[in-house]
Amino acid sequence: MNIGEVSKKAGLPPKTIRYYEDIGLITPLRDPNGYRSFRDSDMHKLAFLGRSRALGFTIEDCRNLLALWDDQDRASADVRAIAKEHLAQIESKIADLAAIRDTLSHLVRECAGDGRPDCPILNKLEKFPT
Amino acid sequence: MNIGEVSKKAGLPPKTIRYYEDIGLITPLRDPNGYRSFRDSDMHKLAFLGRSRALGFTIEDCRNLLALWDDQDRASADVRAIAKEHLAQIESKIADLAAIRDTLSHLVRECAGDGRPDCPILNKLEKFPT
DNA sequence: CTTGACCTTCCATCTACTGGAAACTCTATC
DNA sequence: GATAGAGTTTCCAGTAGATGGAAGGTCAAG
Repeated sequence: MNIGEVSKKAGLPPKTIRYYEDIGLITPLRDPNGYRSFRDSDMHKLAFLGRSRALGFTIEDCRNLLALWDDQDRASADVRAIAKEHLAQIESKIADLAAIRDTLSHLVRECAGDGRPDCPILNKLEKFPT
Repeated sequence: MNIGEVSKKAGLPPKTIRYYEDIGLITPLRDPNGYRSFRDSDMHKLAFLGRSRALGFTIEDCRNLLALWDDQDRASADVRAIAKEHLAQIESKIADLAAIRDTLSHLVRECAGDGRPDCPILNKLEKFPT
């Protein structure tokens, strides 16, 4: 399989696939003409990576998950630990964003949004402690 | 005021302050020895930037907000538009993250997390459509 | 034989900083 | 006056995770 076909099947841009090879996540074969030749196993890895990335795992997490996936003797505890840690980070990010959202929506509601210069948003940014 | 003092007062690392000068957000004066010399107005801009960044505005948003802040004839509608757009992005990001959180917490709950290799998390990453 | 789609590598760019090296300045102390 | 230490300067490189584009090789169709 050439990169274009894999790209369609895995749902990842060719650029991204080449990048994943660069950083050693996959190692496709090469045809005599220099084209990358992807095995089914490469395809599966890429699909796995796509899903992991879609869940927000970092590349390094993906690398570890991929290694665990390959390892028939893995302990599910190891996988779970990565996911749990990631989940905690997601939750903390959500909390941060929710706080920002609350502040912002309050300010947006307060601002007249007309032609006059008075603006509670700028006032807040100007005066309040961080 | 030297950079160290401003750094403390504005709550931004010196590196960040130099960076903000680099990209033209502030233009402090220079003392004869080459040291940056920050006026009160620079300080206020930096504090403003710190707060805007803390609310997650991009640097370009900050640049625009700063310009509006400086403009006595601004229309609050312009400020509000920036904030509203940003709010929409925050909300969409929260929604994305919440979906991820739901998926992940479900998987983490399902996974035994013991020494055995069976793992619903890996199964999901392996099989399911993105 | 040419056209166009596909593939290759390499280098640059993006966001918003951050780290570190080498060198200069200032202040305090001896 | 020497020196130590803190503060400052510039410059270069690196982070995450790609993405864009240029210059060129390859392949299949007509």
